[in-house]
This record gives sequence, C-alpha cells and structure tokens, in this order.
Amino acid sequence: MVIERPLSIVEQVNQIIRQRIRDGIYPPGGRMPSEGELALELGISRSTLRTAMASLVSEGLVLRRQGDGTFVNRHGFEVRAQFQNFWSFTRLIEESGFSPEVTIVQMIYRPGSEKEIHDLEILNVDLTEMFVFQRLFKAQGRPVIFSTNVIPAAFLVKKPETYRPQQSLNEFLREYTDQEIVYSTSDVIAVLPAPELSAALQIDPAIPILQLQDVFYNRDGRPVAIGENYYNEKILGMRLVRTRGT
Amino acid sequence: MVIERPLSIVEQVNQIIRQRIRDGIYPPGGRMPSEGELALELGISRSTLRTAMASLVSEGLVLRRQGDGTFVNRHGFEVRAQFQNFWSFTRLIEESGFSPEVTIVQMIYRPGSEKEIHDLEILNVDLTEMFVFQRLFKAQGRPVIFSTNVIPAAFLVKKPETYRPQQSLNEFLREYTDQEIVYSTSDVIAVLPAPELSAALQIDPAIPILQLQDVFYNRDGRPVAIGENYYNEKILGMRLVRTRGT
DNA sequence: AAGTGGTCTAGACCACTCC
DNA sequence: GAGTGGTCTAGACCACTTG
Repeated sequence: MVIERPLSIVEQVNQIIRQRIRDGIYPPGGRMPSEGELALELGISRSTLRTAMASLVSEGLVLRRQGDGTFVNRHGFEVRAQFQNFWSFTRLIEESGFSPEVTIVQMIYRPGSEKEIHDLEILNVDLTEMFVFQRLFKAQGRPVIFSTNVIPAAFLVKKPETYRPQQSLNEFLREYTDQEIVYSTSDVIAVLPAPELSAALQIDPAIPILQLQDVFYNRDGRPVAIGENYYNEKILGMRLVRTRGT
Repeated sequence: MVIERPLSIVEQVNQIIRQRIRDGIYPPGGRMPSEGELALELGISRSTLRTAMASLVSEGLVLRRQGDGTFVNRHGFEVRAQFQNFWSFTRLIEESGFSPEVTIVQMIYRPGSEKEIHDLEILNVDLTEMFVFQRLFKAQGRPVIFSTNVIPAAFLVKKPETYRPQQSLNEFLREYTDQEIVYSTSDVIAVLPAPELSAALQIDPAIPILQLQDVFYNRDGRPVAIGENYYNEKILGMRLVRTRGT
C-alpha cells in the first residue's frame, strides 16, 4: 500500500521542460523562452519556474546567462546518467539507455561482522542478526553491478519472501521494515575484483573496477543499511558534474 | 585584477549557520531554531533562509522534518569533504583536514593528440598547439593527486610564467585566458597506475587507484580544457552524498 | 534603452508532527 | 491546536548583456 500524492508543480514543470528539450522543441544550443514568458505560458510564478529549472541547470542540461537568456546545452544529449542522482541501479541503467535485468544471487540471514555491527551502530548484542541479499544487475545482458546489502534483521516487520529484485533498497525498506531512508553516502574506491566477482561480472581479474561502500541513513541520522557494490564502470560510466563555483 | 563582489545574503547566512554548527551552538542531534525564528533573528525573509539552508540539507549536514523541526545531523562531523563540490584540489585537501602542498611537475607546449583535439572540439588545424601542465598534490606531505591539464595554446592571452600551482584551473583560465568555466564533467574509472605514476604517487603499482577524466566547459557549452587526474583515494576519500529522492 | 536572469521580500496556504 | 517545515505567489529591485 503506497500513498500516491500529486506531483508538485515544480516537479511537473521540470518534466515538461525536459520533455521539450528531448523533443527538440527547444533545440540544442538554442535560446529558450525567457523565464517571464515561460512562467506566463505555464500559469505559474517566476520563482516556481526558476526552482523547476534549477535541477536542469545543476545537471548542465541548460545554461543560464544573466542579461542574455537561457540556452539548451549543446552537449545536453551527451549528458550521461549522473551517478549521484540515482537511488536505484535499475533506474540508473535505464536512464543510461540500456535495458536492465536483475537477479537475486543470494538472500540469507547471518550474524553481522564486527565492522557491520559497528557501521550500523548496533549497541544491543542480541540484535546482531543480519538480513543479507546479493543482486546482480545487467545492462543489455552484460553484468555491470554486483551488489550486497546488509540490514539488521530486527528492522524487518514482514517476511521478505515476496521481494522482487527490481525494487530499490529504498522500496525494500519501505515495504518490509519501518525504516525510511533520507540520505546516503557512497565512498568510491578502486579495487581488483576477487575471483568470484570477476566470474560473476565476467571480467578479467587483472582489470580494476570501482567499489562503492554505501551507508543509508533514516531521518534521525541513524544508519539502517549498508551496501557493498562492485561497479564495472567500463560499461556503465560513472559521471559527476560540477556546476558554477569558484 | 579580480573583481570582488559582496557575498550574497544567502551565502553569508549559509556560512553563519555552518559556523554555529562547527562551534556547537547548534549541537549534533539537536533541534535548531525554527525557520521563522532564524529569519527574524537574522533580519531576512524565510525564503532566503531556506535557500541558504538548502545546501546544508543536500550535504546531509542538517536534517529537516516537516511538522517537527530542523536538526543537526549527528554524523555531521563525520561528513568528509564531498568530492563533487570542489573545483580546486587544494581546497579539497584543506577541507578534508589536511595541509596541502602543490608542485609543478612540468609545463610545456606540445601538439595536441588526436583525442585531445577531438575532445576540445578544435576544428581549425592551425590551432592544435596545446599548453600542458602537470601538478602533484600532497596532503600532509603524502602525494595524493597527479594532475595533467591540457589547454589549447590559442586561448592564452598572457604568458603563464608567473603561474602559481596553488591556483585552480578555474583561476588559471581567468588570469591567463579569456575563457571562464561554468561547469565540468568528471568520468571516474579504476586503473592500475603506470610505473611513472606509482613512482610519483609513491604507491604499489599493483594497487589500483582512481582516474578522473575531466572536461571543462565555458558558458557557451564549449570545452576549453581537459584534465586527466590520478587520485589516490586510499588517502583522501572520495565520497558522494545522495539526499531525498525515491 | 530594453530585455534578460539574479536576488530578496512578505505573505499565503498546505501537510505534517507533536502535545 | 499550536507549531513546524513544504509549496507557491506576486512583485520589487538589481546586475548584466545586447542592440
């Protein structure tokens, strides 16, 4: 049972503009209507329009020039999916233009390691049992991400037998626990894949890949899950975008 | 000659709040004054205050809960420098709590490679001469980043002899060219360091590190510089933070 | 001079959480 | 019910670019 709320005006406008850029109504390199015109056309205030536009600017999809206008980035079509915007590997793969596939490698309960118990800030020694699931993500049939998630079993309020691997960790937690994530951190490091990994990802064990060490936090700033993901960035690029700044 | 403009209210307020969190005036896990109170105290509108707060929220430094309040993240003090926020490696190192050092390894003019000419979108075959500089960044005396930047020599309007390596690429371009960067992309890949790299970074050539392939764009969306950086993330972590989202 | 985006305000109303 | 953050508006004024 998921509560659906209507999308905010900001979000709707954001999608409309994206659509128009995709459709070429606002062609690459071209000047878009001024903020005043657009706000008038859409029947919203200029502030709201600017808020909607802000994420397009931060992605580099459009460029604003004070005193001149707003322009569609000529490189907009090249803008690959930006890693830090995605909570779901499935969606990341989709947005990168590939068709995603996910399989569950393993789903088990086991005691948490010392590091896991520490990272998850578990103080009660009776609650160190963990629910662990491993998934393999493919893009266009090629394996790209091997993902392991660890969640304290005490959080589960429902047996996770019906879990579909397409669901993001966020969705999993909403459905099977009483926790909700509001932010997460990913530490990125380079590693050589262990033998079982290079087999699963079908890669040369001598070629390094990225490892993402994730921690997921709820609204109290408490860690509720951790993730260890191996990411073959040679297939699915990991791109960061910086905007503005000095 | 650099034009200094007064900081915007938003930016000033942002810094004030950060300072108060650092100073423990708003202690970790504690509730901050409400938006109305803070706006009143600082003599600004609530909208402006919210804008100033937005970046703290996106970094995970504070957590907002509708109907409840705004809280300082208990993990705020752990929040390591977030990679994608920095344009200057020197500042990245500083903000990570280390003292930075930079040395110029090389500064030369040479013809651009085919890839460089392509990436920089140089169409005129007479303008393929490049200005290249390589720098080595140290944190607390330990080498962490080996950086190579390539800029079309045609952009230079001044001899770059007085260049101080502490200056970011952005500052370099502002001073020695007529170009200004408004955004950049970084593709992150894992690599094994070549022999000269492992020597420069004083690392085991069998241990993989991160490579960042950067492209810097001006306000017209034209590439004006590229960068190839090798980053020893085992010393200086590369952390991404995701906020909100579904 | 005209038009653009950048900043900031004052206030309305809503959704939500807590007591 | 009181107080919080979330959304949105209408409008002012400024900085800047272009003709």
